[in-house]
Order: sequence, then C-alpha cells, then structure tokens
Amino acid sequence: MTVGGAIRTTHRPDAAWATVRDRLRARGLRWTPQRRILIDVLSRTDGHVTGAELVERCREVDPGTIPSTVYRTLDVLEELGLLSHSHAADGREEFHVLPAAIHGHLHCIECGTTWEIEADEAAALVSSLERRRDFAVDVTHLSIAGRCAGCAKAAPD
Amino acid sequence: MTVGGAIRTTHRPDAAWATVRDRLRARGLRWTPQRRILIDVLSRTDGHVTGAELVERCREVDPGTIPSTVYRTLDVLEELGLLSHSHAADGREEFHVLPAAIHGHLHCIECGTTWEIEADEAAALVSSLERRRDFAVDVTHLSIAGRCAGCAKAAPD
DNA sequence: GCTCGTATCGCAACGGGTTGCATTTGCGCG
DNA sequence: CGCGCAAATGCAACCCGTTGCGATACGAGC
Repeated sequence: MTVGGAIRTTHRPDAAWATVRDRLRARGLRWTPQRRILIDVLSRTDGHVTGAELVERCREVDPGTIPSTVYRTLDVLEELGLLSHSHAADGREEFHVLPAAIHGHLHCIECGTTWEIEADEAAALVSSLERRRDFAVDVTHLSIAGRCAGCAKAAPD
Repeated sequence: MTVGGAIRTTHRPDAAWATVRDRLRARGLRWTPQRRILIDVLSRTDGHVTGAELVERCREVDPGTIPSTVYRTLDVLEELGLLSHSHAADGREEFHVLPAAIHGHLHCIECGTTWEIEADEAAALVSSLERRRDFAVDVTHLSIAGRCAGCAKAAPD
C-alpha cells in the first residue's frame, strides 16, 4: 500500500468508478446489479459515510437492498482501494470514499464533528512507533477522539 | 483469544475498589447488588476486557445478570475514573481497568495482540494536534491499528 | 448461445451494545 | 423506624454489523 507521487487534491470520481467493473472482472470477481447500485450511490457520495447510511441510500434506489450484501461489497471495494474505513469515537464504522491521499481522522466526542489528519501530521507518531516498536501503523484506520476548540470553550472542565 | 502476557498492570486494586461505595454515595448514586457484583469481578480483573467478557463473568456469579445494567454501570465507573475504554481494531469496546497511568493502545490487525502506548510516546502527536488544531486528544481512548513486527515478517506485502 | 463452476445473493440467526419505559429499591430525611 | 423520591433495574425492542448456508446467476469457455 504505497502512496504514489500522484496525490491529487481534486477528485475525479467518474473516472475511478467507471473502471470498477473491469477491475472486478480482472480479479475473477463479478459485476452484479446490487454492486452497480452501491457503486452508483458511492459515486454520488463525498467524504464520510457510515455503513448504515449507505444501506439506506441503496434502499432508496432499490428498497429490496439487503444489508449483508452491502457490507460484503464494501469489503471488496476496500480491498480494491476505492475506499477505506475507520471507526468513529463510538466504534461505528465510517467509510471514506475515494481517499485522494492517505489520512486519518479526528472526532470531537462532544459535537461529533470529524476532521481529516493528513499523513504528514501523523508522521511523528507513526515514525516513532515504527522505530521504537517496529510497528507499522495503518494511518487510514487511525481515528483520534477528543474535544475540539469550540466545545472546550463552550463547556470548560 | 486472550492477549497473554503482553499487558501487565502493577497496582493495588483492593484499596481503590474499597472506596467505590462511598464515592458513589458522595455523588448521590447508589450501591446495589448488581453493582457490587460487577465491582467484585473488576477487582479480580487485570488489564483489558471486552464488555461482553465482563457480562459473562458477572453471569458466572449471578446468572440473572442483565447486559444493559452492566453497561450502564460501566459508564458510571468510567465517569468516576475507575476505568477507561477504547475500541479494538474491529470497533468492539475494550475496557481498561484501573489505569495506573494514562495510556493508549496499539492493536495488531493480524494477530490481535494489544500493547500499551505510554502517554509520553504519544506526546508528539498530541501536542502537535493541540497546537495546530486546538484539539484536546483523549489519549485513554486512543487506539492505533497496524501490523506488528512479527506479522510483518511472517507475511510481508 | 449454452453449460458449468463458483462468486454472490437472500435470508435468518446471531453478537455486541444501546435505549425507552414501567417497576422496584436504595437511602436521605424527618 | 418508616416515607417518599430519584436512581437503578429488568425487560423488550432496537441498531449496526457479521456469519452460515442453500439458492441463484454471472460470465468464461466452448
């Protein structure tokens, strides 16, 4: 899982999603109506979504959508690198669509807002663990809880 | 799948647990049979436990134990500072009993082993976020996923 | 086109954890 | 010692996500 030199700031979702079908086939995997729907939903999704939200949006397209199918497809797409997931402060899954660059997340336990942490911002932590523990941090899964400036000000302890 | 010797906490639980009853009362909270059982279980617990494990151990003492009661009591005890919780790589809750020192956790996604990260080891990350984002990291909730040296060697990418 | 192996689906049951609400009970106070 | 009220319990339903398994259908190869 290397970060190529090509880190884009501008997403071009259409291009990426257009090739999914072939990327699946190339791996001996299949292109099904259910997957088509999820891809469609994802291509119209920006930033962070929970699994449940995705299930719901798929149901808007096809009310017969089954959760397990959605979650299984999400696993597959994650393996293809089209999304990554981490966990919010409450442990719920949070998917990040088409990550333009490797990054982690910051969650305010008070107001629930999420921010992205760029890889270089976590670099100090990552390299120190790498060195001292010989531990390879999965930054895309990194999720840090705490209180944001606004909430700290609103209700100081 | 228990964690084995990876985690050792050396402290004197008895003293801390003995005062729980009064600490509760002082806050207008109550001392109930159900809470007594959980405290008892916790006082015999070392290191990390999942919520489900605690429910199970309470059931060994009293088969009539109800999960929601246990989880609610855990919330209360966390507020009193007797435990803290974070989430394993799969999002499940993991409680840490009587934290001797503030610390976070490292989880290997391959073998499931857990390590503690001392506060000073995370200090670089924490202070950088504090400074650049004005964000107060909850280190006790910090949980970092990745691959440990052993697993990286066993199955290199 | 048709066949066939297997990837995927639908479904039902489960696991961990939470929530709302009626009922019980700890315990402070007189 | 007994009252009364808020805290806590029990229960049932729910939410998010996972798993096992028999049935379906994709799509490669002929």
